[in-house]
Amino acid sequence: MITDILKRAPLFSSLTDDQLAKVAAIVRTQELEEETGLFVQGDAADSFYMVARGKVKIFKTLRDGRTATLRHVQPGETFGESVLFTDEYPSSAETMTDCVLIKIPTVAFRQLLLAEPEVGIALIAAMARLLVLLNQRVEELLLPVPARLARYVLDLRDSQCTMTISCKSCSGCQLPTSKRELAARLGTVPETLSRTLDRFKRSGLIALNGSNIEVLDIPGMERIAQR
Amino acid sequence: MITDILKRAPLFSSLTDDQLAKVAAIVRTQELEEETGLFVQGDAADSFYMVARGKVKIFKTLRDGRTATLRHVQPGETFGESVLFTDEYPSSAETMTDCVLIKIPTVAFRQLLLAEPEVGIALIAAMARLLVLLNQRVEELLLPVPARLARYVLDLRDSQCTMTISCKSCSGCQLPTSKRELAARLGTVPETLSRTLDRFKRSGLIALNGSNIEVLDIPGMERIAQR
DNA sequence: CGGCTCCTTGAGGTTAATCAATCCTGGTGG
DNA sequence: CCACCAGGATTGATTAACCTCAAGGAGCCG
Repeated sequence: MITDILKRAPLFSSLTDDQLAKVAAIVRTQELEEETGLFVQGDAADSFYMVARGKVKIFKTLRDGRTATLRHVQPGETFGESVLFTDEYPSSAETMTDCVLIKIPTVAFRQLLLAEPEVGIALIAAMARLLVLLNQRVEELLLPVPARLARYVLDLRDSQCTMTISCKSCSGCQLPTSKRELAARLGTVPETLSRTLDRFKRSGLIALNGSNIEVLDIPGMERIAQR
Repeated sequence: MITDILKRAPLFSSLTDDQLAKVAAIVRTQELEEETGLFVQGDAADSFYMVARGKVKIFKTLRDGRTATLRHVQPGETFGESVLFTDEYPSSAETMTDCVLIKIPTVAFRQLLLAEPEVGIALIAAMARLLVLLNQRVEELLLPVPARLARYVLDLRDSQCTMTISCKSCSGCQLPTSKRELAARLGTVPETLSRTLDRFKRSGLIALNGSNIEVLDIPGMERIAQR
């Protein structure tokens, strides 16, 4: 049932069944495989999205071809809301894994906003969260790479630990797909990421095998996370 | 008249007189002098603001005392909307000049949102603009300092030229208050800013005296603005 | 004419990007 | 089963950007 999927998103979780049904009536689900482009910066925009399953990367392509990752969108989150009152996407999006997405057309959603103020309020709340998150991102980029990595790992740990109840062996967190992606997300290059992870490992801050990372010294990591 | 002031904000400019009156009924104006703290990160939040006159700085204080400027808020813009559904400010705010601010209590505004869906829609549009702007900010921080400065100056030129009709001598743009502030806004230090401005000047890209800057070679600046 | 603050200039050090090579690892075909 | 290959990940050496620290100006108000 689509409404069940919608309900998992903070954006929609506060809505009544009736309101959810109205949302469900205008959306369309989409299954996409890994590395599929959704839109590129400048494309005409007629929809925004929610991630039901998988992970999506939001990024900008700089003139010189390099790419700046703005955000990794997790299941339950939405992206592209900023085109609700614009006509083109300000950045590009691509799936990082196989995905199930909910596509929400802007025209129909705008009408819904007029009819159902609560939907608008939920959207405002969701956008407010995103603003806070982006503010953090700006702040982070002013920190040196080790601090950015430490923050990322600690956040990862938080989000994955609250999910699983087993917080006693709160050990394993999965790093994103490839380390190249992680480096991009942190605003650095794979070489530097590799060296920094190595330094952490040799300082006994973390244990690492493959893409599974375990934080051994939380206070130590927190210290590094603040410059 | 307060409604006249409100109307100057993109957030409110699309509203009917009736709706504006309802907004006006819940706000309060505030006059503040230069360098007045409005709130600090973590403060309990009960209002957001619009700048009627002056300039406000939004920033985060890092643990080590340094400060990361997130945004300079111009007249007509709002800030702090993200606390509408939160209870504490995620960053700090301080006036950069003498200011007239409109203070909008969150509780009353939330009620207004329910009664007047159009107000919510206007807010969503305003937040969407802000999201795009913050995305740009993240992108910018991945660029070297000269590119960030070039972008800043070009943007400044745009915004100030569209204001004044006199675009034939589109020369002078005023840099913000102090160069220290500008350096913070660009995510660098005054020394580097000084040197970079000097380099631009010696390359014939700009002319500079005091805080008045003139762009001499627009294509040249645009080239630098992309890496 | 001091004393202030702000800006600029210079020298040195640190961080992290770049370039180039090597090392894994998993998949493939012999 | 094993040699081989391709891609990503690591490591090393070099370079460039930018921060830091320290020392001059330049204006500004007493």
